[in-house]
Amino acid sequence: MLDLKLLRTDINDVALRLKRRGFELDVNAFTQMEESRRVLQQKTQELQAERNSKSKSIGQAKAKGEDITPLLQEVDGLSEALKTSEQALNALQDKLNDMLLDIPNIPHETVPEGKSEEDNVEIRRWGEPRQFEFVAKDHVEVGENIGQLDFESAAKISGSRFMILSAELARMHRALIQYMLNKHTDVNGYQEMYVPYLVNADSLQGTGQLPKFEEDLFAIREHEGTSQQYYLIPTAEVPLTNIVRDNIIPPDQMPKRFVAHTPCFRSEAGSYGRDTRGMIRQHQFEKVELVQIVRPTESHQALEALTLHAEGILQDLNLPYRVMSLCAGDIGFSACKTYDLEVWLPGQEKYREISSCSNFEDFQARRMKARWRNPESGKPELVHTVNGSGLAVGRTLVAILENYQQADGSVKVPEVLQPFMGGKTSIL
RNA sequence: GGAGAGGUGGCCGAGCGGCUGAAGGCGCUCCCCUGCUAAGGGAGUAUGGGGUUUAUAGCCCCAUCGAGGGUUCGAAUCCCUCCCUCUCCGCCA
Repeated sequence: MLDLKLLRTDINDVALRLKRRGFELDVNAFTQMEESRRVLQQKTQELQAERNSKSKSIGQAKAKGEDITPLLQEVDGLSEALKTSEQALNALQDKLNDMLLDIPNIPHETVPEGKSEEDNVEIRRWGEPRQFEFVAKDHVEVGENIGQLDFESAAKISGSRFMILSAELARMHRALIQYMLNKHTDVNGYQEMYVPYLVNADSLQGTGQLPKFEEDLFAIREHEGTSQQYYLIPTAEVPLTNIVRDNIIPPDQMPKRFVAHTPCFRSEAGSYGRDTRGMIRQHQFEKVELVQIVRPTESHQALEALTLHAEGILQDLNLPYRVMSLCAGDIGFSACKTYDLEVWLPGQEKYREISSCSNFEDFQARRMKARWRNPESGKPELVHTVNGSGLAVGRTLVAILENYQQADGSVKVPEVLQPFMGGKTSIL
């Protein structure tokens, strides 16, 4: 959510900066609503003040034993007018709030100009794609050839966009999770967290998935006799970031760095034709997520650091990748700036997204009322939130299958994973 | 699943229809006193919003006692719904 004050004072500039990401802010609608809100609020508060003072004098008169009938007559009708005014104000405020919740974050000035994926800018590249002495297969073929990747059974059990891993491949999947968690906790200074996979609507609104992107989520059916609606998390960002919702964090507890491994569930409603083959785009996948809650002055530095933490995993696995700075038209709704990490996939001869690292500045914090006490002012101020995948586990497994495949159909086990796989160096 | 007790400021805790945005205590900040430490005395200490102001400070006003409705001239206090916590019984990985 954007700062209401900023919208009030500088709406044209905000509109201009939002235009960079292709969002048309309805300046007139906003200005008009905001103006009538102001007028209505003043009127309502006047009525409230009148009611309060009249009620007080009724109380005082009553205490002295005086006749209160004339006072009651004075107050007659006031409560009716107040109710009408309050209802109108609430309705308008809700409308204004709905509009505010649908406005995306303002792209940072360092975010490149552009409309789509095509305009993203490569920042750096690491590793040389391997030269194959045979035609590289894609991960589906590699996995199915060793008999440890099964989409057919998964489709029978659940449907499309699910998979079953078995034997060494299932173990390697688990090894990746262990390796990532260990590295981020032991080396990079994150605190490991275990978090809920079902969350409420408030949490999703806090991080920005709701109200706008409900169709991307899996919702649990409502149970009788309760008003509680649960959603399956689309990313651990939701529970991890919402840990600090409605909190005022003491300065000595800043920054907070969280890491968690969770499954993620996405309906993939808008991507029917895309990546239907393989495990690139699944309804259910595992991810190790990094989240930092930082002082406002430190968030951009934190984004750089966090991106390097995610890159470190790719380097440890010796997987070639590049870092892309997403252009204004391609960054996510809540993000102010985003780096995508794209890993080289020999089967597709393409770089594909394996991690997305973003700085949200105070956009999520404002929705969540997540604040810290700034010792300089003594006042609670909004924190900044930063997060990124470190990494998407399924896609990492894809990258390993394709980059580590051998001519005989076997797959080498990356060195750093071998201790987690009983010393095994190759799977067949 | 059954029975009960609760949710109040940074924390503990009183209040159960008007003078309570909230007693008292702890913590914290500042000041005084004391050779240092300890102890003591005094003052202050929620958040959001509207108005005033060039702006801050200040001042005035409004809202907030788990959330949302209702009763009432007036609700932390009464009623309803929901959420959460705790205790006992049952069931269970």
